[in-house]
Amino acid sequence: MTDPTRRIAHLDMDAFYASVEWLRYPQLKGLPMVIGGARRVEDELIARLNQDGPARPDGGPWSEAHLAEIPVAMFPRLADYVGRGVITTATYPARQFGVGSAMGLMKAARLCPQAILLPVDFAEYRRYSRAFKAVVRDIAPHMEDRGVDEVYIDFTQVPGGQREGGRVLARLLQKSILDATGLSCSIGVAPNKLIAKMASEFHKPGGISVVHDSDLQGLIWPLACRKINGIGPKADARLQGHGIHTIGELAARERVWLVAHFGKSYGAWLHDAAWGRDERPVVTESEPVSMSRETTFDRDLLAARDRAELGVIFTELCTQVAEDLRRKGYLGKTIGIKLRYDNFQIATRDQTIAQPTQDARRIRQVAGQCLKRVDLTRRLRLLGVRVGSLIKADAAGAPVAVDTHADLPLFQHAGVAPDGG
DNA sequence: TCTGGGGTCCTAGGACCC
DNA sequence: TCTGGGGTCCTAGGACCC
Repeated sequence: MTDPTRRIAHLDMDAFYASVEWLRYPQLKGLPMVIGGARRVEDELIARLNQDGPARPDGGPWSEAHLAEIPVAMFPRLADYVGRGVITTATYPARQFGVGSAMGLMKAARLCPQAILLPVDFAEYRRYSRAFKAVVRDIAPHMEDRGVDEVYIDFTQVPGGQREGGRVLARLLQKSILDATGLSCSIGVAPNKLIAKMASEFHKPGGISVVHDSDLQGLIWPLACRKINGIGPKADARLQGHGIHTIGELAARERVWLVAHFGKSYGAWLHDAAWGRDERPVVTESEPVSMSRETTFDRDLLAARDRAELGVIFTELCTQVAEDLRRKGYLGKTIGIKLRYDNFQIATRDQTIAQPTQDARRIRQVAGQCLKRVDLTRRLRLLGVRVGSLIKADAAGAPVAVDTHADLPLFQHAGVAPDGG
């Protein structure tokens, strides 16, 4: 029997990356803009302004303090971009030209060359992410982190969480986040995570949607199956192949039929999801399962021809993963590699070792063994290194200094991590 | 020059043990 | 000689999500 008072919220920041950029560069609001690629632009902009840009009104030099005054004409355009990057996000005026998330920047440049191109500034987005989550936790501590710009919150036991089905608390959260960060969000409140996630999209931006079990038929069933968190492009295509386009059409199928066509586990889940059933709790804490680093090369590489270059990249990836493990305080014993060939086919190999490690040289050694088990005669597009089967360093009895200031540069030490040896 | 990076979870087969 | 389970760990691939 499910708790009839259960109230779960999904909070989704509105156009998060673009909105954070608009806090720095309000002059870009309303313009076609794309965020992607990797270069910082502030320094370049300031240098160019001081060299041959317009003078500042007070006659002083341009600096970080004057970002909001930089003329729009000075910003880099999509047309100037060269490389393999993809669009992380595009503003609505840019989308009208047909550009959108995950599109290659080169292709986007053909569609909308005049769009302003800003690099992805994860450090800045993480700062705002921490800020809005701190506000949420302060008001409603039962919060589940779902990435940089969204969270689930269990309203059930929060004082006031039941008022107007959760709408009152949702309004308080929106106002508090806006006051603290200047950013807006949308919130869906429902009997469970599955419905709350869909509901948060109903009235974007700045919306609050309160959904009850009785709204299933009217509000949920008309939606496309793809709106369900967990039905991706592949499953959707298969459902469409069976003439199932909406959640209502999915709900109309017999459970046994879904199990027969989609497997015992996924088929049963599809049936539950279509009927709005979801008992998953809001999980406030979780341990990481793996850590990885990967990179797409500027051009395809061949092991035989580009050995030295690949070796440098490989070592760098191992060093970065080791550094991530050390900084966050974990050891791992399953070490693996990932390749993407020029045809986008992916190959992975991994190996489990007896003694968990966080040592870059040990990781490189084991990952190097893995590399010998894949086809290296083909053109390579991407190389990745992964460490899984993690345990906490303190649980492993290893002396460890956890540095929570993830964004600061850290000193490299020459010592060997205790990996048994 | 189409197609990034960092994750989680599931499946399925094989090894190995009882 | 042939025939069984169950359980766990390891490995490779794939779907999906942010």
